[in-house]
Amino acid sequence: MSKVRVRFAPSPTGGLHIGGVRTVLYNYLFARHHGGTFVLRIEDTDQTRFVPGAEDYIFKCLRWCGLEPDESVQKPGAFGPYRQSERKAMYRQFAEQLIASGHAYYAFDTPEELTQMREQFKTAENPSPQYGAQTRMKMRNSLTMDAAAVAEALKGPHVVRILMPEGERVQFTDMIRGEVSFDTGLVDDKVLLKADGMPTYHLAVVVDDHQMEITHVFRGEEWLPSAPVHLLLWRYLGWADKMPQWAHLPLILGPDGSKLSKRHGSKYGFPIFAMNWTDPRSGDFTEGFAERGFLPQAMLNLLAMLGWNDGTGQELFSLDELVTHFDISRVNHSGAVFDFEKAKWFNHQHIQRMNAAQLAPLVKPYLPEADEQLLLPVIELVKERCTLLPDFGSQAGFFFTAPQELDIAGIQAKWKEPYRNFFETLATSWEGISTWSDTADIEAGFVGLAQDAGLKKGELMLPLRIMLVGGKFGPGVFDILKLIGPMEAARRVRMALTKL
RNA sequence: GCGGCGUUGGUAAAUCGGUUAAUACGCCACCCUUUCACGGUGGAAUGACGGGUUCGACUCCCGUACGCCGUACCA
Repeated sequence: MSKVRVRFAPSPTGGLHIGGVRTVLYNYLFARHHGGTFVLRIEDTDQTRFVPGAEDYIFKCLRWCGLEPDESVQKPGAFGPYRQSERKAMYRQFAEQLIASGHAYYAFDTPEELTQMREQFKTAENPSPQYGAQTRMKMRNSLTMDAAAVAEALKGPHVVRILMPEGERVQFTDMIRGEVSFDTGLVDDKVLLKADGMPTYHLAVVVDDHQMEITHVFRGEEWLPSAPVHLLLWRYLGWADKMPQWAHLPLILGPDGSKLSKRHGSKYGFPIFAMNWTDPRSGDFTEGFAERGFLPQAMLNLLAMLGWNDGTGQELFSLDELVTHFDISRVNHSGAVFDFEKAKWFNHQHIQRMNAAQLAPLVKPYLPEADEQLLLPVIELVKERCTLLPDFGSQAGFFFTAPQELDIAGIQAKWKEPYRNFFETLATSWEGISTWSDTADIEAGFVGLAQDAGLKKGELMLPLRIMLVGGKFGPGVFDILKLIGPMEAARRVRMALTKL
């Protein structure tokens, strides 16, 4: 039985980026497809990065999407406690164990000394020297100091670093990329335990995954370079046989080809987060897909297709369909550029797949004046021209309130004086009717009056449309008439006439 | 700089050695619609470059170029 774990930190500002949503989605799909357990864990290692409210926000987003985990940091199961701060002592114990076995060491360098080292060894060819094979013997650590000095220094602030072996090749099979290997001597000695006693991601992730008995890990490709550190840790801690399988997902890119970020959202005008988020510290606001008018199933569908396909050419999937079709081996290797136009197309398609009753509650916020009786038929009539939920406001608002402004110029462009008489007669005829039963009858009556006046139906359609809806848009005129009824239609025609 | 990962039309992409290299979004044209959309039909547009291997390469191998990610006591 597989146990899939997704683990991530809120973004530095606290929002939930769609790249994060996709990572959760692929975890979810894999777990559900194989009947496994889906575990969600949110990082709380770095206080400076942990934004108030961010955790609740993430769960709110996942609830909206329908990607609820079986286990999470908020619902500790038999494997708790889950908060890292409550487990500090345990992480230290594993760090000490690594030191005892010669796979890690204490380091006492101050931040100043570290920057000084980087300055000192920096060359034109090597702008950022690592704390590793080349430099560690020149630094202040338990490798270079004698036992007494180390014992003394241990009373002060210190960190634990992994000792990367030289001349060794670490290799593993990534579920997406196949064989991947690294020369360990070229990887730096990552800090495992920080001066405040908290573990870094590198230590925490393997200790936690081991204790939670995780079998599969899906994460972004940006983690690939630190995979050798994790591999070695699993080995050094003696858990090599329990190590999970890894899958490094391709990145989601912005239109310029770099990793999709908030910056792209504001630059190109599309949402980047799942739902609206305001950074409580800076007050920075970032728009979400939800509030922009996306259906959660459409967002999930489009994210799923950004890096994966089932090979058949099918693009439209429900979440359940994704679960049954998902195949990790068909995930692409290269990053995918997010295309907002295509994203909107997905949403349009998913709106068309819903019926009026399903759409009604989602659409109501955009139609505050909506009449309950009329709402469903109106939604049915206009949905095909709506791509985002707010479009229902602009496409259907006129059914419930007369247009505030009329495109008078549009009427006057081809206006002829006899029209006035015709429209007055038309309004009068409608005022004598209580209700319309059939669009064909409405049309027949309209054509009849036009003939009486010696006018052609065609030349009268556009003016009538504008009188009813305010502009050159909307469904068929007679469909509109049937829904708003003769009294209201007559009222709008007369109102328009006064403005001409 | 070093390391890793990538590279099929503008974008997402199929192809698992043999095809006129699918399809979708976007774009253009026409049709439908006396509105705007939807829809329909058609069109322009693609294998980074150079070597191999092979009867045959977009598919396999090597190199080059380019791009991205990483190179923090952030994740």
